[in-house]
Formats: sequence, C-alpha cells, structure tokens
Amino acid sequence: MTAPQRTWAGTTLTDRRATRRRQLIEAGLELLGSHGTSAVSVRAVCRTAKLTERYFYESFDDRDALLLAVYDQVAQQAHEALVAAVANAPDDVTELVRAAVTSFVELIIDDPRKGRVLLLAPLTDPALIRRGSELLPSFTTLIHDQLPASIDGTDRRLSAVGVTGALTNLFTGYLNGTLDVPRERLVEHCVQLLLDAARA
Amino acid sequence: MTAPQRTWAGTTLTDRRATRRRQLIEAGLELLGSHGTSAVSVRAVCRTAKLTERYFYESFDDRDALLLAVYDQVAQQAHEALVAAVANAPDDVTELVRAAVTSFVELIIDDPRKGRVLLLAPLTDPALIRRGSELLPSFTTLIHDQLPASIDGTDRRLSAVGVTGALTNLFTGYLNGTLDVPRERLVEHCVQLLLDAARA
DNA sequence: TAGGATTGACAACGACCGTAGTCAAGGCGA
DNA sequence: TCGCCTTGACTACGGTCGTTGTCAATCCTA
Repeated sequence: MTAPQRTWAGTTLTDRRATRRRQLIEAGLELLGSHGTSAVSVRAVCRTAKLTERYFYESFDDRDALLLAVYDQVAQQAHEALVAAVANAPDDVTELVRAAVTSFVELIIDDPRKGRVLLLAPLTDPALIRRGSELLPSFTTLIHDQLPASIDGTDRRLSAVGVTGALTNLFTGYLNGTLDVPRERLVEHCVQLLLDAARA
Repeated sequence: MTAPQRTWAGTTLTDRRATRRRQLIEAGLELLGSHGTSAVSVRAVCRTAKLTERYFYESFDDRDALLLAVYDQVAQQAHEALVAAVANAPDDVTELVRAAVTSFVELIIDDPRKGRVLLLAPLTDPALIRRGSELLPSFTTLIHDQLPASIDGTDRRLSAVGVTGALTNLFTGYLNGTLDVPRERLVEHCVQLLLDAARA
C-alpha cells in the first residue's frame, strides 16, 4: 500500500528521504572520522547535517544505527576499490598486490576520515567491534585467495591477523603523521609484507 | 614548609593520600580496561573506588590526568616485566625473544584489563595517543637492540611499526577471544615474527 | 577534654545527552 | 484557491557529565 509518490519540489518523498539520509551519514563520517566516537551524538550529527532531530529518527532507529551505516558505507567503498584494483591488475603477483595496496592507501589518503573510520573506530566502539573483526581480515583474505595457499588453518589465521595488524598500524601511523615516510615507501613495504606472508 | 606530618589513625597524611590515589588508579584501570574510555568518568571512578569526588581532585587535576596515570602505571609494569625477562634469559637469541614475548603474554593473560589499557586505549583516546605511540614501539626496540642491526633507519621504523601492529592485533584478538588459539601457539608465532623481522 | 584536622554525604552550576512531542509557517498539487 | 503535506524551530523529560562548594559528623593529638 505504498502511497502514489506524489512529487514535491520536483522530487519524490523517497528521494528526499534518501537525500537526508545521505546528509546524515556524511555528517556522521565527518564526526566519527575527525573527532572519534564520542563526538557522534544525535544532536551533533543533526547540527552538522543542518537537519532537525526528527529527520534523524526518520532514517535511523538510534545512534548506533547511524554508526553502523557510516562504517558499512566506508567498508563498502573500500571493498569496491580493492575489487576493482585486483580486477584491473596484470597477472604478475607482485603487481597485483601492489595494485591492491595502492588502491587502499589512496582511499585513506584521499579521505583520511575514511581511514580512521575503517581502521580505528571498530577497535574500540562497542557497536562496531563485530563489524571490524569481519572486514579487515577479509582484506587480507581477498589477497590470500589470489595466491597459492599451502598453509595449515591455524597458521593461516595467525598470519592473517598478524598481517592485518601490521597494515593497520602502518596505515594508522601514516594517517596520524606518527610515521613520517613517503607514500611509495609505505606502499612498497606493505607489498613486501603481504608477499612474504603469502610465501611463508 | 611541609607540615610536621602529624599522624592520624596510625598513618601520615601523605600515606593516606597515596592510598587514596592508588584506589583511584585501580578503579580507573577497572573501568578503562573493562568498559573503555567512555566509562571512565570522575563520578564512576569515585563510585568504584568508594571515595568522594573531593578526593579525586586531591590526587588529579582532571579526568585526563587519571587516564594518563592509569596508562603509565600499566606501561611501567609491562616495561619492568620485559626488562626482567630479558635480563634473566639465556644467551640464545630465540630463547631471549621467547622469554620477552612470554612475559608480555602472561601479563595480559593474568590481567586482560591491563592488556586492553596498553593495546587499545592509546589507539583512540586523545589523551593517550601520544603515550601509545611511544611505548609500543619501545617494546619492539627493546628487542631489536638485543639483535644485530644492519637495516637503514626508515626501514627499521617501518618494520618496528609493522611488527608492533601485528603483535597488537594478535594479542588483542587473543584477548577478545576473536583469535581462538592455544597460548603456546600464539607465543611461538610472535617469536617467529620478531625473529624474522630482525633477520630481514 | 577541647579544638582543629579530616572525613563523608550531598547540593549546585551549567552543559550535553537520547528521545519524543508540539506547533506554526510555508509549499505544493488538485 | 483550498487543504493537506512537509518542514523547521522549539520544548520537555530524565539522565549524566566535570567541577566546586557547603556542612555536619567524626577522629585524633595536644
């Protein structure tokens, strides 16, 4: 029994709701990525998005739902960037890995807020912890799957978790400025890391 | 012009203040290690420590000062455990590294709250970010220093940050139960990680 | 025992939180 | 033009926050 979608100011109701939802998510990204979880309050999000609280609850059940939406959106973008890079890469394994790493690094350089959402937020925010332990290993898995696999299950897991952590810390350091290193150098180091992990 | 330290209930004023300070730090450890930064409010700390807010400000300038004190205490303990392990270890390099890793793993098994304070809190809490980027690399450095060093500065730094991240993620996963692996297996993997890093 | 040191309980300030509700002003299609 | 849909501004509730202050009870030493 959906209403006949009568138009309004040239757009339908669903369109306008979707736009507002996007604005809220963008505001959430800004706050989460720039000032951390504690900065993401319903009021702050609405202030940033220039929308009323009423519209918040139009699109999200509660604060946590927004957090998840922000994270999922960024994770989705990262996933797409990786898949695209891997798909377009030449056959050479090293080049493949380099393409994947580069695409990821570019994503988090282009918008460090996204990097922080992806890498840092899920480490401590209760609402995101489960999500975080799904995505980042899948980053490693995505690449591992492209490579000859001859390692036993547990070691594979240990290795994946380790490599993931190494990459996380390297990227995080790069984001913070803690790790002052040219981008190519960072990329190259990560590539070697992944190749070594796959060989071992 | 210190007062003559007249005694009270068998203890001096300085003693009682120190005791209260310890209680507050212990409460902070409990809250920070078990429920994260956001759980560490002045009121909650005082409730947990069974002390009045007045005594909080007797020992700490503000909330952040307590956070730092908690972190520094745990970091100090970790440092001491590492130094002790390294000092008592045999000459064999592998055994040395194994001793260091074991001592650290035991610390965070014995009291997972400390592990979380050490590994997670400094990643996101504004007050601790600087502290965190000092200590954990020093963990790696402590071991690196025991080993033949033949790598150039930047690579050394990249390697240290990477290894630190790998260890962090492995320990964190172990703490969370996300990484379901026997302790010896974890230790052994970390040992190999460190040895490989030193060789490369 | 008198008197000051020390303690605990608690109130107060202004601010922000999540969430829900009200109400008037305006825009739009019929 | 009429009447409904949509919008923004606003208020309200009960709660927690950091921080400072008050005040009566208690304890010890001199």
